[in-house]
Amino acid sequence: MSERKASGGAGRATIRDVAERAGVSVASVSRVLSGNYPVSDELRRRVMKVVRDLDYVTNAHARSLAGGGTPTVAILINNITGAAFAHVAKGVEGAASLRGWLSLVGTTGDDPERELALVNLMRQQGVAAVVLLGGAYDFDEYQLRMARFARSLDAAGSHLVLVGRPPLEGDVAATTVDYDNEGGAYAMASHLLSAGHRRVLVLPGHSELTTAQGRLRGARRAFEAYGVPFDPGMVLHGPYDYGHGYDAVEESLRRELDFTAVLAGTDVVAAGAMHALRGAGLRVPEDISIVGYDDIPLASQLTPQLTTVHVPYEEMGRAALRAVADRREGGAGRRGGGDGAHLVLGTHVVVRNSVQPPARRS
Amino acid sequence: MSERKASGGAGRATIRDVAERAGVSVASVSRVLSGNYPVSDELRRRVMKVVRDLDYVTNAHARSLAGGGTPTVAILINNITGAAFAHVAKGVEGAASLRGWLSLVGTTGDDPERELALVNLMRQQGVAAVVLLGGAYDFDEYQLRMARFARSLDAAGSHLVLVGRPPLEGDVAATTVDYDNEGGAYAMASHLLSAGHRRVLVLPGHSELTTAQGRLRGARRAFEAYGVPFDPGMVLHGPYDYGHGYDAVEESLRRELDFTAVLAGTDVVAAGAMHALRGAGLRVPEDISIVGYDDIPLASQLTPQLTTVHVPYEEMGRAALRAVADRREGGAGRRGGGDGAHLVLGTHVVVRNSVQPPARRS
DNA sequence: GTAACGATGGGATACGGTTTCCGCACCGGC
DNA sequence: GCCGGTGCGGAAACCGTATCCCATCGTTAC
Repeated sequence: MSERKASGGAGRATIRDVAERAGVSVASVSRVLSGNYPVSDELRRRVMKVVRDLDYVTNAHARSLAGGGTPTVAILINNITGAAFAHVAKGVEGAASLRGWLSLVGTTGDDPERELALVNLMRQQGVAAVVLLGGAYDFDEYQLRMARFARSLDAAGSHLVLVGRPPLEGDVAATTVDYDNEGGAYAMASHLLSAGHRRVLVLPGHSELTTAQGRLRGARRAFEAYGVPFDPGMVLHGPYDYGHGYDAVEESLRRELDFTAVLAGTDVVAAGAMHALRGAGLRVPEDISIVGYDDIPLASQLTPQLTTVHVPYEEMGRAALRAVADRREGGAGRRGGGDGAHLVLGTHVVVRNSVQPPARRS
Repeated sequence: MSERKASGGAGRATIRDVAERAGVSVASVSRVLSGNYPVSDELRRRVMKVVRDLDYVTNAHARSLAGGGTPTVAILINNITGAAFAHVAKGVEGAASLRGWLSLVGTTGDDPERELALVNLMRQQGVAAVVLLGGAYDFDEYQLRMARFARSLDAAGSHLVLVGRPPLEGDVAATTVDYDNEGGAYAMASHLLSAGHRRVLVLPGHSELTTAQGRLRGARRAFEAYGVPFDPGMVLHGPYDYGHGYDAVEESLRRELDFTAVLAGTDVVAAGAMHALRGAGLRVPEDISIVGYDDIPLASQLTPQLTTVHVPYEEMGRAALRAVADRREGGAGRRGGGDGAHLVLGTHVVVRNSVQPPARRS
């Protein structure tokens, strides 16, 4: 029995305890466990028995300190609630655990300061990559800060992956996994226009959010393509939530805005909008058509089922992790910025039951 | 310049690099950074400047190896998608980061083997606690395995927390945070019964899932209390998803089962059921009433808004972390099993628009 | 004026593994 | 029978940080 520590008591068994009890050296135990060195069957058997008896597990901190260790990927998100996030996270986590990697999550709560602190924390943890989810803010200072993060992470042998937002400007060592946001909005708006709608209430989201900007741009382009004048007065900005959809429609109704369709920036916004329309005695889609964006499960669970834009969120998560893993395997010497890969996945309209040609107005 | 490593190049700066460059000892740098030892202003200034210049961050692995380090809590869940989970996770993560703790997540995908492997992995990571989310399976072997996990974790100075499932049998060192599952079901069924419904289709969930068992038990008790015979033929088991709700109702309709209300095991199941009813030309709640369970955002976004049972998921997450944190601060000497705390949070019915007295049958 | 003391900084060691470098023993070949 | 090769196990040097113990210096008290 060791005199350093009562091996049967509390606390964690060390590799030394195992070695002592098995009557072998520490090095041998390590070799048996990692299996990257030839050991005799006899030794292996003896060591493994003690490992089981003591219920020994290696200390991950010590292991990573010594060079080994399982890679970890950090997922940063403003709000862990929210179906779109969940699917990206599922993709990342799934792909990570498939390779034996770990996933850390942190929430930023829309607070840039907190985001900064978290990235730093993750850097301390020595994560293989930091995956930043969701639309970015279009402030100069924000962009600069993010670029500094990217460099900093890169210098530490880690990597920044931006998911669902446009790439950073300049020569920054960050990978971007994005979807065709504007194209989806274009297609969605075109669908509405080709059904005959001309007066459309547009709820793109917060005006500083890059996602919202892209969706608005796509919609406007579609109007131009159809030769329909785009009325800025029909655009209401606000957060991506149920309440905003509800409030925006209610206010538009109160102000007697003339519209036959609602182009919502998000399925959840669409749900809120739908509720407000119903509350005002309007039928969907008979009186007003409505479309969403994201194609989260909610979209097909509403009544009527929502026509929306499908975004391959889970696949984006997988792609993000794949990018990091490839980079880590392939490029041992290509450090130093400048190789910001940029992936763009496609989107497409999912036609369901929330759109009809506009009714003749009374 | 150091001869061990080019300090300006790639790789991570160590505390030694900082010490060297600042012309002080390693110990001093450590003290300046941790701030738990008196240092002169002059020293602090010199060190901090170099820290900024080198963009130095401490190595978390080394730090935790040496005794310090930020605690980490592991969250294990079968499926990261799913609103109920998201809220618990939000609670855990929020409370964790409030204290400066980190959150690891892993998904088990309903695979007991994977769950085992994950718990072991987390044990290696030296997490402060493992939080297991969701209903447990009512197999003996499963219970035994979980008890072994609990012991194992406890021996390593960690702790197992079970959220949303009944406590383990016997004298196991695991904390349980649960909600009044059966009571909620009782109240929900009572609501239906007091509205006059007598023939109720019950979709409790998978029969081996403890959650489903509790909900079924609560419903049955309510029927007894109202003196209404409970017909086992009206109970359809299945997974907690949209498809099951849809299929169950469709089949019941096809088999011409006589019912005026649906008691769904989950809001999502209710959504599926509602869709199937609509597809058959039935109105909700005029023809058929329907209630859910969980009170996820979806419940209030459906049309009609769903009457359901509110479960304080986020608060449960917070409570779980609080339990761990308290235990870690308070009880340095109370290790060794036997103190399985058990918290039960209340539930209540949220009345919305999906229930009406039964229509007179044709 | 000197001894005791408080405030700081430095050196050394521990934390728990991995890995390199060595040595020992055993084997076959000449 | 001696020598070189091979296979396997041990000792020790790290990995990067926190902290204990001691040295030093300037003060304060007697």
